[in-house]
Amino acid sequence: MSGKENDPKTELKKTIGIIDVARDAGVSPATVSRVINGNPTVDAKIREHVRGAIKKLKYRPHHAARNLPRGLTGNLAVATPRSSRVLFTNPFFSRIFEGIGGVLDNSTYNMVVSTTPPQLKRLLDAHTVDGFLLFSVRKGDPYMEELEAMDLPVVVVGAYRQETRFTNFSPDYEGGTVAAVECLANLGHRKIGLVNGPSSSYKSDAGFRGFQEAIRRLGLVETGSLAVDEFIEHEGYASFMKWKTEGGEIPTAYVAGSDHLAVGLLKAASDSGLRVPEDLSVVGFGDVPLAELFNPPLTTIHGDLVEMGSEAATTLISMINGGFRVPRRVVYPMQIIERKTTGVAPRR
Amino acid sequence: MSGKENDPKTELKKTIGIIDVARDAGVSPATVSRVINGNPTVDAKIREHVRGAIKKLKYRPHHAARNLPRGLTGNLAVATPRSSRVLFTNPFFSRIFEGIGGVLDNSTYNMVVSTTPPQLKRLLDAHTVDGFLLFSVRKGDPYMEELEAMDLPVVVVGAYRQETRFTNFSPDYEGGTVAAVECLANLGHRKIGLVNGPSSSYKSDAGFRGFQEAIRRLGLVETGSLAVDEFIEHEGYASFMKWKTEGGEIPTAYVAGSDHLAVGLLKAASDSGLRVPEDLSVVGFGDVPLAELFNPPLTTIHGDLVEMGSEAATTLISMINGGFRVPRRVVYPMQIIERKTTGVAPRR
DNA sequence: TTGTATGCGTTATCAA
DNA sequence: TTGATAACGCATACAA
Repeated sequence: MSGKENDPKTELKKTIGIIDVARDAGVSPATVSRVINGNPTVDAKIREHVRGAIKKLKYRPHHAARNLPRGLTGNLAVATPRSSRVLFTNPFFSRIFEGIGGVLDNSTYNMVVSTTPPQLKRLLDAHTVDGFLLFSVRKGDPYMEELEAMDLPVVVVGAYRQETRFTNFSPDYEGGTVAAVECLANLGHRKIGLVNGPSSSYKSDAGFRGFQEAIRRLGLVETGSLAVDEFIEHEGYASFMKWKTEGGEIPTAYVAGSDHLAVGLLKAASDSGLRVPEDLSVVGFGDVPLAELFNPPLTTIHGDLVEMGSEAATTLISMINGGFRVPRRVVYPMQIIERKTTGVAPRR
Repeated sequence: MSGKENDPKTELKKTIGIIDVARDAGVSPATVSRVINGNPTVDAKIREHVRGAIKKLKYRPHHAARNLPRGLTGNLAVATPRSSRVLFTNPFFSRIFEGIGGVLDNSTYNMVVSTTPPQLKRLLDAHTVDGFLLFSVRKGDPYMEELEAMDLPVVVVGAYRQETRFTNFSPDYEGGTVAAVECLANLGHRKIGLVNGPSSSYKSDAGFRGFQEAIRRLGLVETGSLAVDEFIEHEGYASFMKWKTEGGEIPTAYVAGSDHLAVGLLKAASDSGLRVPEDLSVVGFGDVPLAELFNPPLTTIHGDLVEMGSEAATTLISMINGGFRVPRRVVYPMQIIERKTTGVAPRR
C-alpha cells in the first residue's frame, strides 16, 4: 500500500517521448516507432496496446526529431526575396496559396513562409526546409544567385528568367496581354496604351512583349503607355495623373499589368472627368475577387491559378523525393473576361 | 607520396556538419559550436580560423538539430482554425502580417503558416512550433479546445471569447462601431442599419454591442440590418438585394462589419439606383488599401494594425521565453476616416 | 580557453 | 515479429 513505483527521484519530465510510451506499453521504442509509422510488421494486439499508451500519455511525436535521421526537415518554404507586403499585394497570391494549401493538406509537410529578405536569408543559411516555392521574383532580387548555387529543389511561381536551374510555373502574361489587345481592337480601338510594371519585373517583360507583338500585328498605335514601380493602385493613379498633367496624349483604351493597377487608373480617369467605358476602356490582369465587384465591374484577364499553385506544390514535393530532375517550364493559359470597363471605341 | 589520408572508405558524405568544420579547423566540435553561437569565451584567432573553415566548407547549421537539445523548435505558428482563404480575405491580415514579419526579422524564429484545419491539426499533433499566433477564430472552430488544453503559448489576434487562457490582441470592434454610428448621427441620420457578420463571429458580437449601445444612447432607430455568413463583398451584395426584394425598409445609412462587406453593399445600392452618399451613406471597417481608391472613396474605421501584429509577435516570443505568464488582453483603438461614402442624411 | 562526453527524440540497421 | 543500438546534427554541463 505504500512502496509501489515510489521512486526516490520523482523528477518532472518535460516532454514525454517515444521512450516513455515504450516503457508504459512494455515494448521497445522501436516498436512504438513502427506503430506510429504504420509499419505493418507489428502484431495487431501489440499495436492496439501501444496506441492505448500513446493516448493515455498524450504522446505527440516530435516533427524535427522525426526527420533528423532522414537528413530532411519535413518543411517547405513559401517565400519571396522581396519586400514584406508583396506576397499579399500580389493579386494572384491568395488563389495560388489556396492551391498549395490543398496539396499540403494531403501531405505531411509544413509550410514555412518568409516575407522579408532577412527571413529568406535565414532559410538559406540553415537547413530549415527541403525545398522552395518562390514568388514575385524580380531581376536583381537578393539571394537568388545563392539559391541557384545550392542544390535545393526550387519552383518559381510567376514569370522568371530563362537561364536557370529552377522549375517554373507561370501564368501566360504574354498571351493574356495579347488577348487584351485583341479584344480592344475588336471594339474598334486604335490608340492603346500599356500600364506596365517596372523593367525589373519579368512579368513586365512578358506583358510588354505580348503588347508590342499584338499592336504591330494588328496595325494599331501604342499611345500614352505608362511604367510604374509596383503593380498597385496608387502607382497607376499617380502615373496617369502625371502623364495627363504633362500634356501626354490619352489613348482610347488601356491594358493594365494588374487589376490593382487598373483600379488606380480607373480612379484617375474618373477624377479627370473621363467616363468608363464611354471615353476610356480599361482591361485589368488577374481577375482578383474584387474585380467583379468594382464599380464599374472590371474587364480583366483570368486564369486557373488555384490549379497552378496546386501543381507547383505537387511538383516540388516530387522533386524532393527525387522526381523531375530536369527543370520544367509550364505556362498557364489566360483568357479575357469582358465586363463593364471595356466598350466600343469613342470617336476622337 | 602515397599513403597520406588515403582512407580506403572514401565515401561521399551527404551534408557537412559541425564535425567536418571542427576537423578542418583542427578544433573540437564544441568550439565550432561556440563560434556559431557567438560565445565570447573563444580565442579571437581561433574564432577567425573557425569562421574561415565554415566559409570554406560552406557549412550551414541545421536549424532543427540546433533546437533539439533545447527542447524547442525555433518555429512560430501563424494559423487560423478555419478555411484556407480566410487569412487572405481577412481585411486586416496583410497589415498585421507586416507587423509580425518585422519582429521575425530581428529574431531567429521561422514562421510556419497553417491555413487549413488539417494543417493546424498536424501542428497540434506534433511538436513543430513553440507557440501560436491565431487568426480569425470563430465560435465552434475545430481544435480550439484541444489548443486550450495544451500548455503551448498562444496569442489570439482579433476578437475572442473572455473565458480563455489565451492572450488576446484585438482591434476595438465595439468602439470603432460606436464611432461609425456617432459620425452618421452627426450627419443627421436617424435610420441606420448594420451589415454584420455571422453570430458565430466574436467580431460580430462586439460590433453588434457597439451598434446597439450607440443607437440607444443617441436615440436613433435601427433599420434594415443584415447578417451575412462571411465578411466578403459577395455576401454584402446578396444580402442587400434579398432584403430589398422582400420589401424591407432601406435606412439612410449603413455601418458595415468590414470594408469588403461595404464594397458589396455599395455595389448593390448602385445597382438598385441609389446614389452614394446622396441617397445612402456607408461606413466600412478596417481601412484596407483598396478603400481609399474605391469609387467613391470609402469612409471607414482605421487602426494601427501593423503595430498590433508587431506587439502580438513580440509578446508571443516573450511568452515562449517564460514571460507574461498571465493572459493579457489588449484592445487597439480605432478611429473613423471620413471619405466620400458618407454625407448628410437625405430627407425621406 | 578548450575538449570530452552525454543527451535531445526519433529512425533505421542488424540480430535475435 | 521484436529488441538493442548506432546514427542524425548539434548544445552544453563538466573536466581539463
